[in-house]
Amino acid sequence: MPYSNHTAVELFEGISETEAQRVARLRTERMFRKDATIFSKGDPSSALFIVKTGKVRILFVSEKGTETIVHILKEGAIFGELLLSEEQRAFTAVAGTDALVTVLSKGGLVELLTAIPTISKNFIRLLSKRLAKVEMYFGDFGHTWSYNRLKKVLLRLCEEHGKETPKGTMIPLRLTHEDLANLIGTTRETVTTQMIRFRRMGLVTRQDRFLVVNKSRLEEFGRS
Amino acid sequence: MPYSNHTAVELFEGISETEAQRVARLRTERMFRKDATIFSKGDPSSALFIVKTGKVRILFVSEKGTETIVHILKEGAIFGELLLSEEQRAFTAVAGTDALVTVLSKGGLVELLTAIPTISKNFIRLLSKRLAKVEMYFGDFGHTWSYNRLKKVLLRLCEEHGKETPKGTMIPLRLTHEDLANLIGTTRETVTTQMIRFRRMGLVTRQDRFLVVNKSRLEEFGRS
DNA sequence: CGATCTCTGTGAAACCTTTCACAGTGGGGG
DNA sequence: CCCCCACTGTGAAAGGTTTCACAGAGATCG
Repeated sequence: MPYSNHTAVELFEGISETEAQRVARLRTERMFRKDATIFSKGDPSSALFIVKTGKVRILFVSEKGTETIVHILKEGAIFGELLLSEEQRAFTAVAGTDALVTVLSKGGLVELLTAIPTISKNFIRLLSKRLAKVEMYFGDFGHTWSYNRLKKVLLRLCEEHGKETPKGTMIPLRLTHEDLANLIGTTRETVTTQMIRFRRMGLVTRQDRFLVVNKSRLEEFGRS
Repeated sequence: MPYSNHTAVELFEGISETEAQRVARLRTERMFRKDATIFSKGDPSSALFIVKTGKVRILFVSEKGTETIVHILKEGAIFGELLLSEEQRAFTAVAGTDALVTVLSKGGLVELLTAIPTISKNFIRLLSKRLAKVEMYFGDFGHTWSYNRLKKVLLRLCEEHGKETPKGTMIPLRLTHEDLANLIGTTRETVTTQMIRFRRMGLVTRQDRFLVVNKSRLEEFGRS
């Protein structure tokens, strides 16, 4: 069975049918239950993963145990992609929901990169994009109050996961205030306070258990 | 003239003499005076650069004009490497000292990547490493007071640029307090205050115009 | 060698965040 | 269905940061 269009991520864009079959032979699939650990900091880096369904969180755990959520990934996203440069995982990956994941062993990846130049090129583009994105977040992130960081994270989550609805952009993730705090590096209480403020100002609302963001008004917030 | 060992960066590791000659034909060199702009946010991404001598700063300028220093690069470092994924520069690169820079056009890079698999592989490893590093900084950076971020940046600068001396690790960069503030996302005054504290505690001293860090004591700082 | 410009040092007031403590709330599991 | 637990909401005190304002120290350049 060739690599179906549905999960065809950037990495395998533009390859031939034959090549796709080769890819298909090398990959396997694994299911993870919500909150299951996919890999932990310190594990040997032995495979690359692609999210097929569900959400996956990439965490960084500091020496003192504070957690920072570095990414929340959805279908199509690649992770554990640093295996060519690292011996051991520097991050932890956790299933944020039940998640189906495609696994490609290190050996398999190397084989594909060597045999199929298109994949090699795609991989470079993918890493470049990712790097640009992370550096941009990084650069855009200091210098401000928590509510500014909160604003930025919410807008970023809209970009990455948002679904447009009549009432605004819904973020289909079950995010607790603590999660948000771990995304922006502050405490749960601060997030609570600021979210209440955002809510009172009509920048965000709730729909079921999800956040709905009024993007344009949120973007406007803080421009004095 | 083959690519000399001295500037042989990761990207060209392990290539043959013939290949090196091909590389040499494609690259050129440019000199930039201190504070000269190498490229600006919004410029078309048309080339990749390698620092040959001197220091180069990669900046991110926010909408409101606040600057964040994302990297300070030294000899051997590659920058502007995102040209395969971006149309326009997302960052600004400025010569931090007089700097000699090797330039490789986008076309040249693509040619090399296609023709020389070793370079392609090296490029992937390089991007991976960079990505890992940035994500780690990012993950390790929130969640704390400015003095903790200052501590981390100083240690990181020691890693990247430090020269061991009898008195400690010297950071051979002319860093103003404002530079440090732009590295950790705070104000100049806060950096002044904290640096004075660090100095009083014997964690850092001055040597000529440079900082000298007592790494072990600085690392110990804040572990209560 | 001054004049000037940049960088560092300081302080006060306003503001924000953390920390600790505890009260409500709501959903999920037994 | 009810209890429990996780999550949200709130407040006070302590501490950190920003902002503004200004003084002094140091470098640089005619």
